[in-house]
Amino acid sequence: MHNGHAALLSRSRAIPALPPEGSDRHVVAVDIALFTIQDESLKVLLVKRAVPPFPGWWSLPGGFVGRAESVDEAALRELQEETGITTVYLEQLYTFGDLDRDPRGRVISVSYYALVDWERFRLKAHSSAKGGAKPAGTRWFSVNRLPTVAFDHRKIVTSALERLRNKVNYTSAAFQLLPKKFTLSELQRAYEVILGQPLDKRNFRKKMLQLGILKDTRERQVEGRQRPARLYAFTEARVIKLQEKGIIVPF
Amino acid sequence: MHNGHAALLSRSRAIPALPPEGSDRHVVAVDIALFTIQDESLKVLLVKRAVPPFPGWWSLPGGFVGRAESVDEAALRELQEETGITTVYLEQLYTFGDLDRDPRGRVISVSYYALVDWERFRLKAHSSAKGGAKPAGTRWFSVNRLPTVAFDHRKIVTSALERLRNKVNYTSAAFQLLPKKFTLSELQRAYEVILGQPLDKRNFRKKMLQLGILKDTRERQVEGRQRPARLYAFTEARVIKLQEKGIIVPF
DNA sequence: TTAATAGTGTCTCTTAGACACTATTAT
DNA sequence: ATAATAGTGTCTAAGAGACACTATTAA
Repeated sequence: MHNGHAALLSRSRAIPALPPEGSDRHVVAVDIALFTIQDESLKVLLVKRAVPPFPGWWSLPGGFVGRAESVDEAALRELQEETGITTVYLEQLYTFGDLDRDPRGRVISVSYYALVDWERFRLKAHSSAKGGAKPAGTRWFSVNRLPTVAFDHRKIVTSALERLRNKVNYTSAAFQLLPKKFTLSELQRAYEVILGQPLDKRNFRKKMLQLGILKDTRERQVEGRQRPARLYAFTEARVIKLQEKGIIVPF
Repeated sequence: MHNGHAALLSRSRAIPALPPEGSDRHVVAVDIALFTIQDESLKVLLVKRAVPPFPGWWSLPGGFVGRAESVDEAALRELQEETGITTVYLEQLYTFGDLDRDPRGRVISVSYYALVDWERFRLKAHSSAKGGAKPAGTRWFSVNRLPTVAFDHRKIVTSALERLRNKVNYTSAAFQLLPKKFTLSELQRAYEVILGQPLDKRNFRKKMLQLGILKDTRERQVEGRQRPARLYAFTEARVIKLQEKGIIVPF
């Protein structure tokens, strides 16, 4: 649509060029905080840097935005290259634009956070990760016990966590961290590790079932020598808004 | 702090250069949706484009990010150049990174929204706007009656509005649209034009006063031939969080 | 005195949150 | 039978929202 206008206008008047190479052009990077739930705790994926700056330090997966890709595409590409994962919930977080973020020079970073369920990750991860650019190592870290990380990536993780904690309160984002079928106990544990708080079992189940977004699959999950749990599925394909209560919400 | 590390590391190992000029570097712009309340309606400031692309069309104030300024600084600078305003509430919104946003070529746009009160704007505006780059015209448009705008600026305004509507529900952002001293009726009208809904007077006043964030200035505002209204002031210097109720908020 | 806005309380209903026991299965 | 987790209901208190009249001033 904009291209249509452009074509139209360019016939009558020349379109001025953008700032030329070498003047006000910038290196733009993407950095992604990928979360999952594993061993009853919320984890974020870090990669070990092989080259300076910060060689040997842990950092978020990410890289430079190329010339022929959108910023979102760059984020997906980097995630795919460094983890092999292709289908994730991905959401833009914030753009960090200070001058001294990177010791190499001025780099503007568009940060994202992403959610995967642990099972899906284990299946796909590394099966298609790029050989040549393979990082020295990738590891999940509990968000409560992060190592020292490179650049301002600590700030990005903090900001992603804050967003995630807000988001699970009024959207169905938490479901992105679970497999397609899950028990209510698993769902509750997901909320608990995200929020960092224990929740009341009866109140939790009451609220979740009231929302009408869960489908009883009629299947059971046998996990040990105890009563098997019902498996539920989320009814929506996408992350949806569950409510929007505020101080003043006359909608 | 990162500079400290950089200095340390550069002594032992060379820091690789960023992508060179002319390869994967990008033009980065800022676009700002500046809101105010005027004549009982929520307005956004648009500027008339003097040069292609989209000559004669309305667009959001904005421009390219320079080499020696942070992205936030660029947003403030553009706002100052095009409106003369220096002190506003400014918050980053979203980064639009698609390839075909601009007919001139690939431009990544970091969008912001800003809030000013009409009185402050009338005093400062244009008193210090840059002469040379002065746009053909700037005008306030009611958000309900926007003209056709250039680029994807419609999307930016929509996104800014959505953010503003959410934000006033759980923070004190709406106060940024009012002068230092205001009546409760003015505050209510601000919420009404932002939300696009009438609100109940008694419930509104009850809730606002309960929050404990308003100081009675003991002054009155005489406005016509009716009972003068109390003038209140907001007790906080900054925008604060008023509440954070969600589905599950055990904090 | 009148026009015009400021200012004020109560009641109902919904919802949040505290709280403890029974059910079902594998071993 | 026992260990281990699944699953279930009630009560209370707080808050949201509906609703209408009196107060005060300038003109």
